[in-house]
Amino acid sequence: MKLSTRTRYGLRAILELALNHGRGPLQLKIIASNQDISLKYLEQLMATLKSGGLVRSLRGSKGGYILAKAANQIKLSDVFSALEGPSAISVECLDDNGYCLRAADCVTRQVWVQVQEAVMGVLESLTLQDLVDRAKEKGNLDYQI
Amino acid sequence: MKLSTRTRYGLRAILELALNHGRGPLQLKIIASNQDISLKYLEQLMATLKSGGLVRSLRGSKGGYILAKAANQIKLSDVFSALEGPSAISVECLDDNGYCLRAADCVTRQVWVQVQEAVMGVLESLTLQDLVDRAKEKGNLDYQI
DNA sequence: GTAATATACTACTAATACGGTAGGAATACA
DNA sequence: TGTATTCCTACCGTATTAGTAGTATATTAC
Repeated sequence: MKLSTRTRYGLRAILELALNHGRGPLQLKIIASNQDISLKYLEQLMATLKSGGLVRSLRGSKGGYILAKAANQIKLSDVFSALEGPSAISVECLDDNGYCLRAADCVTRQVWVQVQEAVMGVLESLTLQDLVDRAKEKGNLDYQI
Repeated sequence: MKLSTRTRYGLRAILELALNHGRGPLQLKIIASNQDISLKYLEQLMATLKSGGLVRSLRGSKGGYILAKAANQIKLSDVFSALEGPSAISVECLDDNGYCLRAADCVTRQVWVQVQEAVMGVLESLTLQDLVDRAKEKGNLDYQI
């Protein structure tokens, strides 16, 4: 069960936007450089976050990306779902009722339900603002400098 | 973040052994047939569980597999680790200290730590015996019939 | 209106992991 | 000796991941 770099990079990128909040759009090349991610790859990740309604873009010179909502309105589960897909652990019988006839009685399925809920519980309990606060506590105020 | 069929099949297989406890060795062909898993693939999964010390094998005619310990001594985290690897979500900076210099201050890393702990928390709280009990409650006493 | 800058879109690609299949060797029982 | 079973190792096709590449389009600055 591997967490994709997609999701790890994506979270770091959107966190940069949150840290930059109020200073206008942030360009991907800045994020790419700070986070040491390929610009072209980052473009794709941000496109995903944009279509998920989490960020907004401004094209052209002096353009860039900003958060689409306040940082405390963006749960990590939203970021995760946009990047990783709706299901935290991707087990077919969890998402597709009717995939397995024995689902109702299946005790192993029940385990995966518990695992999935545990993961989502953590991610739903945290917002980008929580991460901003934690970063500030650590004096990690501004990646851009 | 996808849970592999390896782990899902493996858990179902070892649960069969737990349900069969006290009746002598259970052959893989029985499990393969009950669970609709390729025998050859199952052989590999069981080899993994065996090298993890969770099951024991008896070769030759009338051979098969049995649990290496009592069902209440086998935590699901043991099964999971044997099949899926030691790290629940496989994030390099979690396992390899020194992988990233900023690890100590990294707030996104901290998120993945929380997620990992949540997953392991669930799996460590359950043993095979718990699943046996649940299966019995559901009247799912014996897959072999 | 032109140049520079930035995102948008689409296609391609290399590497890896997943989910098996296959064949035969070794062991145990009858 | 024959049959049943695990054991071991190699192979293989497919899908996914993690990018790279090129061009189009929009916006600002001058």
